Amino acid sequence: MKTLIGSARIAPVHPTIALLQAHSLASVAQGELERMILSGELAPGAKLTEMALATRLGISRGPLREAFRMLEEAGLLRTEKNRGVFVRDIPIDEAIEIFDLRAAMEELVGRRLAEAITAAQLKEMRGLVDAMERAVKAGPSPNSARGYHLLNLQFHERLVEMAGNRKLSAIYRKLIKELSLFRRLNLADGCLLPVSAGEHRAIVKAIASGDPEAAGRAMFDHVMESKARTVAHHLHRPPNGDASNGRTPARQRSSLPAA
Amino acid sequence: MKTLIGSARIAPVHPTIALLQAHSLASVAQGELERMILSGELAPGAKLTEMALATRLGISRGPLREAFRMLEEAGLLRTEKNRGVFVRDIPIDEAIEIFDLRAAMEELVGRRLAEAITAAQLKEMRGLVDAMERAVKAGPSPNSARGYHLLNLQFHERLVEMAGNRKLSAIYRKLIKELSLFRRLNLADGCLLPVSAGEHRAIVKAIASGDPEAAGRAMFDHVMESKARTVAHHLHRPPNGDASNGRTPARQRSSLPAA
DNA sequence: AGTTTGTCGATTGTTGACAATCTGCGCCAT
DNA sequence: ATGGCGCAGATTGTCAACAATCGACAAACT
Repeated sequence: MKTLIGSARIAPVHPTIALLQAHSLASVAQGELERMILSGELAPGAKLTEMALATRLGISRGPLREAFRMLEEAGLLRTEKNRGVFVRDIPIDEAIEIFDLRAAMEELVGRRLAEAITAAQLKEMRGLVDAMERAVKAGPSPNSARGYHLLNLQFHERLVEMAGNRKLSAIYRKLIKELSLFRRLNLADGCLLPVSAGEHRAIVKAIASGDPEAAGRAMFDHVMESKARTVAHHLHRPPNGDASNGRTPARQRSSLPAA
Repeated sequence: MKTLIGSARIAPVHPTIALLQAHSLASVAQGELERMILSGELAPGAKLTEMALATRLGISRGPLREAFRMLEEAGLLRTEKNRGVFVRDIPIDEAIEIFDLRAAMEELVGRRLAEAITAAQLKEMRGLVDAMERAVKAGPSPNSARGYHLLNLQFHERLVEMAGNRKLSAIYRKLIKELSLFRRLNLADGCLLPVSAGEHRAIVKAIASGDPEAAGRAMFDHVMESKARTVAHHLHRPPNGDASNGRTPARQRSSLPAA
């Protein structure tokens, strides 16, 4: 075998080795924290105490702080100097902005897919739509609603990935994660699920028709309708029943990176 | 003056105080590193040695590592475990993806502005277009090319900001920063500047006309044309004359966050 | 001669300790 | 009673030292 000096690293043979050589404590802490946040184990507004979390994760504060900085840049955490880091709480107006952005991005996705989608991909998407319709027909139970929600996420994520723009996919996932911190999103009104499902079928149809503009518009409109439903659902219930964690942190600043 | 106990933090009185209470060492290191990277002082591919940089910035390795993690998440740095962090080098295909994304985002901007732009804002944008045309007429000198480049950045950034979507603005800025790490971008072909300038005027005209679709299409097309010009310019010159810094790091991995 | 292995210097990953700051509570003066 | 003051306790910000890993060179072996 030739000498490897200066050449790229080869794929490691043993999986355990691979894990060790790829993950630092900071990166696993990042992953674990992200999981805890997205699963709701750490609710929006909750304060993350360095020492407590570090002990719980079995690491020291250094790597944990590095993980904090990553998640902060990812928009999942918010840091107040000398006060601590908190799970971010997405306000309604920021959620709206994210929906608008998503709409533009998914419009691009629709255009691209109408031009380039394959038969196998179409089949996959039809399968997802069918599964969603089955979940809808299963009747308005909290269980099928959750199932629909997961299928919905997967439907959109797969479409975005199929567009073949990795940057777009990365930012899309980032936005979805942030959006999951918008509390009133998770349990959508059951009675509106059929509408959403119908829009999904229309999207697939438009993509299959090969008309870029129609497909783009179908996805754009769907996201905007989804936004409208979410906003309506938000306005319906009174403002909020405060966060989970004990003390209330200082009012959240606008927190979008400035320049 | 009223007491501040327990109340939200008021805007600090003394500017120096404000800086200290808002910035941690990690955040200033982040800002300074970002400045150095975007100014080209730290070229793409360059290796950043923790100890050397920490000494140079007058801080210790801890905060510097936190800054590294932020810039890594922001897409400006790339970390190889146990090997070091490097200024990222955007490959051509990623640059193309960013252009496509920008196109979709700026299309949204165009639509919004056509509906909501004010007279004052229109005046501001016409001023920028005028300045760019003056720079073009000043003839093809490296100096006016740089001036045009800066005005161009400002033109797009202002438009994006005027759309009033802070999330969109934040991501747009992030994309522009990453794009600036695509080496062959900075000095555009002088002979094509008039074309670009013309497109800018068309954009302002379309926005002023109040037609959302026309304005959106004008901005979309402009970004795509800009992409085409950049790609052409990239293919023109032979592949590359290697990075600035000494030793060549291992081949850059695709480096887009996976799932 | 070419390959492998042992060793060394350099750099990164991690930890624990120290200093600075904030929060909460009790106390005292008005 | 009310409101300012100051003192702990706790928590964060920072640093310096320790441990682990990597890259390269040199010696030994086939």
